[in-house]
Amino acid sequence: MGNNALDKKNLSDALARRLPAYYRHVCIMLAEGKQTVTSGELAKRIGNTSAQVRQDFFTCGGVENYHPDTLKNWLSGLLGIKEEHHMVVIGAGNLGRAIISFKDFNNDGFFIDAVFDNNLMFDGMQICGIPILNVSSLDEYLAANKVDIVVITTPAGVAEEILEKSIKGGVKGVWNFAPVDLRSTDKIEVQNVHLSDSLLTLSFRINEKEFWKNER
Amino acid sequence: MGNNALDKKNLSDALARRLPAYYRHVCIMLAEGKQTVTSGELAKRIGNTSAQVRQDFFTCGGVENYHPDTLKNWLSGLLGIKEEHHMVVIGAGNLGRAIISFKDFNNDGFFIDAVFDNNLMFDGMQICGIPILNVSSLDEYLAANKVDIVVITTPAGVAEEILEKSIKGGVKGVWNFAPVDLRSTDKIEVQNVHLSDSLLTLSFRINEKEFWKNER
DNA sequence: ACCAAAATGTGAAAAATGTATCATTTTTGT
DNA sequence: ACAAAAATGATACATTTTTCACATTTTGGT
Repeated sequence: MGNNALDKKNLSDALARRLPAYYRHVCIMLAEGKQTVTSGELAKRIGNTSAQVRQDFFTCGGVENYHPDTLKNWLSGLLGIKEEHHMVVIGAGNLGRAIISFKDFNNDGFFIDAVFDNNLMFDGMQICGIPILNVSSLDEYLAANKVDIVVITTPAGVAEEILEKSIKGGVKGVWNFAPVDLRSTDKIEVQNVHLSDSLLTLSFRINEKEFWKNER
Repeated sequence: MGNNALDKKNLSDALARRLPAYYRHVCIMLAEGKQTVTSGELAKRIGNTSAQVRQDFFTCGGVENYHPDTLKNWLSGLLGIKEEHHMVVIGAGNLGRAIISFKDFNNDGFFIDAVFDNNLMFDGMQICGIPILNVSSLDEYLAANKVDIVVITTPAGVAEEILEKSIKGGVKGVWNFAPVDLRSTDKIEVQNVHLSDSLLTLSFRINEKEFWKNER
């Protein structure tokens, strides 16, 4: 056991969202010096049940033991973060800059190598030591450099075009912050992050709660 | 029909995430001058089936008709964005600044009134015309002003404390960007946005795909 | 080393979610 | 104005996801 992870195809989105949380909490517990991690403790921190943690691990092929190092290592393998990932950011606006200066994921082997913008004023400048290039050179750059993930922080209108260029450039994944629903294909994986949608979901839950408060 | 929305309690998370997307696309179609919206067209744009769109609308109580204005208005009611929402941002770092300058949600009636930080250097300064206050005055501010939503962009360590203050201050919702899993209670709604997790989910999907490519 | 207590792996039941169906209503074309 | 085509609302069905149950294994104390 613990070997044939990913044996089942197309693991559910819900599970794919829980895995990073497991990883995050295992890292925290490791940093806290915990000698062992139980499904119950993990569940409590994440806010679900121990049964679900075990079922998730089982679905993913099972893990040798529950020592934090083993778990972290196993989850790293699942999440594909045993090797470095190289990224470029498209769009040097506020969001792009925030992501560049957001160093949380460097620890997990994600590195941003370049930023692209269509504003000529930026040419030759840097953000946090990362060069800003003109977006007209993106194709060329992708052909010459290994880029695993493209981060889109452009306005909605050009997102699709960047996706096309990414596919042509052999990029494996797109982390999309533009407010359009880009779709994963067999050529490329897409993760859409819609901040406005997320705020509206919060608003919906607040509204739903108020509705019931006033109702009974 | 179209009246008793939210009749069923605890609508599913999946649905709660789709509603903002429906709203977004209806707004786009309205802007495009479309005279009518069909469940099929909406489905195509969002990437699901027309049956699901109809089912979702049915679950939410049904809508009078499919004219874009009617739909937009109906969805606005569900999402609770018929009145203005006032927000404060905690943390004046890169992420905080990005959110403040991110004006997308102003159109939907969300306004940021103040920013709080614990760095005394910021005192008296402004970001995009919004005053930066010291976080020590947060309690006082929440007592004196109507704040619907608190946006947390602090490090993980203080997030829980901000949540407590928010509850005491009568805030209805927390939009949390700190890498901790804050939980909704009957006092307050929480929407966690974990950027690192989202990137790891993307990495997982890429890895899963590569695994299958190499396997057969 | 033994027993008791706790935790895990796994298959099956239960619950939740999504899809298909179809009668009824609305729209479109002539 | 009428018939044909298309879309909707609501129910029934199928699938997916979560929870439960329990035999087996591991841990911890005496």
